[in-house]
Amino acid sequence: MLYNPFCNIVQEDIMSVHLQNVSEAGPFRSCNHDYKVSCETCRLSRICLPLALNSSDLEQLETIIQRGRPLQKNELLYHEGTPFQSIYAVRSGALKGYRTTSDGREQVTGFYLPGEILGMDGISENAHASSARALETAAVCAIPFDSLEKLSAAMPGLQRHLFQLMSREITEDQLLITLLSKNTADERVATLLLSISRRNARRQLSASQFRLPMSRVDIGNYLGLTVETISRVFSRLQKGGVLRVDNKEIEILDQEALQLAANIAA
Amino acid sequence: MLYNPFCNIVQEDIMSVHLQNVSEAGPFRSCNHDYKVSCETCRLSRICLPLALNSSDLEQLETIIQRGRPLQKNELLYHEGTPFQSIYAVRSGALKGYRTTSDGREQVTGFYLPGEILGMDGISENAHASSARALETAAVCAIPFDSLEKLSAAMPGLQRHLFQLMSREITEDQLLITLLSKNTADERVATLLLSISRRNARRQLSASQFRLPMSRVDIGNYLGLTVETISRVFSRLQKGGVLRVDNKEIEILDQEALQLAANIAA
DNA sequence: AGCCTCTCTTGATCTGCATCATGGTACTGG
DNA sequence: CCAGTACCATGATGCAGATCAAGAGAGGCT
Repeated sequence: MLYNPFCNIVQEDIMSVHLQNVSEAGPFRSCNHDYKVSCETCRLSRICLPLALNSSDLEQLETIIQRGRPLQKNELLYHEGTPFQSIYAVRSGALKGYRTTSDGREQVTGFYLPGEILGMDGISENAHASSARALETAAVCAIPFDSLEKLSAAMPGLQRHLFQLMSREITEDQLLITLLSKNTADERVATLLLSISRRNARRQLSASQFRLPMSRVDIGNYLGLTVETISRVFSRLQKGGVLRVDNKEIEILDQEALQLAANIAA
Repeated sequence: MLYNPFCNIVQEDIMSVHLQNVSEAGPFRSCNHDYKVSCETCRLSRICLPLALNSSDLEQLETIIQRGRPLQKNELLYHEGTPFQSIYAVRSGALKGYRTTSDGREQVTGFYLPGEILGMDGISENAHASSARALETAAVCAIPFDSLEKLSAAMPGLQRHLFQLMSREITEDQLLITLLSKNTADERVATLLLSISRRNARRQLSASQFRLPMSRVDIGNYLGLTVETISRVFSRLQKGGVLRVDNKEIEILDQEALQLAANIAA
């Protein structure tokens, strides 16, 4: 049964829509149910969209943000072709972004952790160019883009911040391009681990001990490698005393060696 | 001798600045010399920044755009770390964007043809994250970003267009990521040729016959392959009757076969 | 013209990662 | 609690493209 995660009451009218149309059956129809979180009390506000806003501006932003029930593991947030309406901020959990190639394979283009923004690829064509799927139970805030646009025309700080967010996405994609084009399997994996470590640290979590939210398949897909190679690299790094790997649980034992293994590519 | 390409008069004060600081010695200091081009008469206006503007808005945009003498082949427009001031529109010629890895190698991240915009990666950190270099003699319009920001707060169409431009850059980078991660050498080369062909067609040039502005080295670098491989792929496609290759001069003999070779990946 | 340098082509060999194959381990649903 | 199904690890083998090597054009400078 389909229902709207932004309201945990089953909505009758959804039952009749075409199942494949995520935009109509999907998670982000506006509804009045409130999940009792606000940007002001959210401990991610320092690194998330509100970052650059004073409290009166924040109040305005608050009025347009939609919050809903968490997405379940493997649940789709949007997919390629979904009419573009909102960008999304991760409140908890993790998601992957990916696009499907013409021959049906999947290319993971990014992982999104709490405090990070996704969905901006949909702006240019008014439809999402990629898909986003929850890697684990994940709470997400939807920010309707037309409202955000109007708001940002009036709030220079917000406008600037949005430009910066998109610009950052571009530079990060370029780093990934470089990684894929120039680095060995070991360097790619090490770079990803360091990236996740850094992003954890940014939200006051341990930089040296964490649980990977994604599978080896997703890691391999993201890094342009096969699962087997990912497994081997993990084993190698573990044997070398750089990591302790227990399934998805990672401990970085030798930060410096890992940095070296990454070849400081990023 | 250093001089400002946006004014073909040598500027005294430039002589004293530090040579490595592109932002001060660089090509885009404002000056009053006019190269007698306007967006209104520019035949690229249909595909360039003015795309979404009415004529009164265009007039306003016109007032902030800086035009200068063409860049020579191999001349640098900006490089990594250059304080971010403007984004740029290509008026003629071609440029490559690239970033330098920690070990000094170069990763080409894109080619920019007439009517295309570059430099948006600088917004997030207020400094360019990549470099841009002319592949041949190239004329470029500089659009100071702070002026553009102010203008776009007042002109919703312009703001939207900027968001769209950046979003397009993101989706294009994601396509390149997919290409690098999933496709064979033949597919990558074929995809690039089709991309250039399409972009030529957009500006009313032949889609089947054109001159590549970039070297084999740059192509290989961009596609994550070696020069030798690029050469071999060109030879192979020529032997197969798909292309006629004469150095940088390309003729697409069998569009359909090329599309097939690209595996419709993009 | 003639020299030099840079770019491109083609061949021979090598190698990092893919692919194939197999077994182990950990969730998940009945 | 057990069966079924992901997910993960590790070994054996193959191959696309890198690397090494050598020459051929093409363009720029005196």
